[in-house]
Amino acid sequence: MANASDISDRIVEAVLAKRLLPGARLGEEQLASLFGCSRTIVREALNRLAARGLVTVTARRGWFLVELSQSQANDAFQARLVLETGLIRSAKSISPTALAKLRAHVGRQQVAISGDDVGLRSFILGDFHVCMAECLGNSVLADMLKDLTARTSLIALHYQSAHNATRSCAEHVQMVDALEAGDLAEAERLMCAHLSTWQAKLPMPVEIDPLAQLRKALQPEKTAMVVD
Amino acid sequence: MANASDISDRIVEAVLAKRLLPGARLGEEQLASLFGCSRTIVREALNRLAARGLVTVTARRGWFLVELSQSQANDAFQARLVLETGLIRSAKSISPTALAKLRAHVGRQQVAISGDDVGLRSFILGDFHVCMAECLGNSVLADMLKDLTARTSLIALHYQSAHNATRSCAEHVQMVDALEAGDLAEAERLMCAHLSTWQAKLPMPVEIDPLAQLRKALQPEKTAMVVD
DNA sequence: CGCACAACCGTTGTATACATAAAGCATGAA
DNA sequence: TTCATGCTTTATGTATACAACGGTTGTGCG
Repeated sequence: MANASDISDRIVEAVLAKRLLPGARLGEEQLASLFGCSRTIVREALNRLAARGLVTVTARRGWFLVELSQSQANDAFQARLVLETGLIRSAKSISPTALAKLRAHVGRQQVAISGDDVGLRSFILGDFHVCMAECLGNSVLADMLKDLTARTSLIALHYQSAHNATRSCAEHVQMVDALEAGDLAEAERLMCAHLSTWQAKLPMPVEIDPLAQLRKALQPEKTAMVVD
Repeated sequence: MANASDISDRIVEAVLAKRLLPGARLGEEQLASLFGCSRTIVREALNRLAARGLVTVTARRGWFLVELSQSQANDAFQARLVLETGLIRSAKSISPTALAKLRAHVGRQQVAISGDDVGLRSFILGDFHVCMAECLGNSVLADMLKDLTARTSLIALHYQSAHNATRSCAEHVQMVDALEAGDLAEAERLMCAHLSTWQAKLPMPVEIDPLAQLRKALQPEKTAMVVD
């Protein structure tokens, strides 16, 4: 029997590990039976997640993981950029303890990349940013970033290859190096480049036309007309 | 009969207008009878506010508006600094419509300062920052800032004089001027100075004495002793 | 007079029953 | 065949009953 925090934590974990995708349905009754508690507890968890911008409820239809529009996805990445670079900029110093923690985290990332658990890999790579925020000492910004990483992980990026993971981790190492050298400006620059890489992968053209996707799919096939 | 959003909105409003102070008790039953609904709805509202960091619940004791420690207060102000300067920095341009909205808002601030409603004054001055965030176009950062302004307004600053309000508003005007001139760097600098002013007022003597409030309230009334 | 203990009271914690509305399905007529 | 209409199903929305725990207050003993 679980409490609301357990449930919401598990859902967030699943999101970060890409075991739950945007738009996934979260039925109250299903969760209740899954966690062995009543709908009351489930609703408490879902309400809290809703306040954090991770799920939405449509009346008498159900609870669903949010599906961010392109502009919302852009805003979310931009927000991460602002938060994480600001976090570094406003950091005064970084303790040896925190550095050790970051080094250990990077080690775990490398282990995860070697392994074949794609979910774990996604989770760990994302968690590095939260870990860094916590190490930089502002718990308020760290909490906000925690929600934001979950939200950005709800943006369906098309490819999450091992190559990208390796590159991400290498960039994480560079950041920790810069922090250790006390070069906060360099760390900030690296973070900016790191996040911009991801943001650049977002589908850029803003589709105003709601029929665009359908229209594109149903347009006459020129080749077919020629061939046939 | 109200729904959960109404209740939480009203609570946030009251916080922003300083009608509810840090540590204020929010009894489920009281709110339920006040809003003419059952505890279920009230709990939904309170749970959402808890996820946003505005209230806390201690088991079987009650719900209370958060009381931020000094370091938490510092973190919250630092977070605002990061968010609001980042918001300006990442803004590409500002539309004439948005500028008009900001100008109108400044006008309302001046009206509120002239009036004698201290709550309205606090509310409006704080709301300017949210309005600005919305005008700068990133809804994610704007939402985060909305919560953050509520949290920072839960920090009991000792003086909120008309003089400070006038100065704040003047600084708001300067910021809008800079935005209109397209000088985002200047706007960012002004915002940084503006927020730093408030933050500088923070490190007030930490009250270790838990009886301080009661002691102050119950101290003998000198005038009464003289008159009687 | 002081302290320990016990009963009470008030508050939140949780489950459950029932209300309600939307979506899907079947049925019927045009 | 197609569309409209009403029923059924299934989900969430809301209220309420009761449980459980902590603080407070009252009481009796040392």
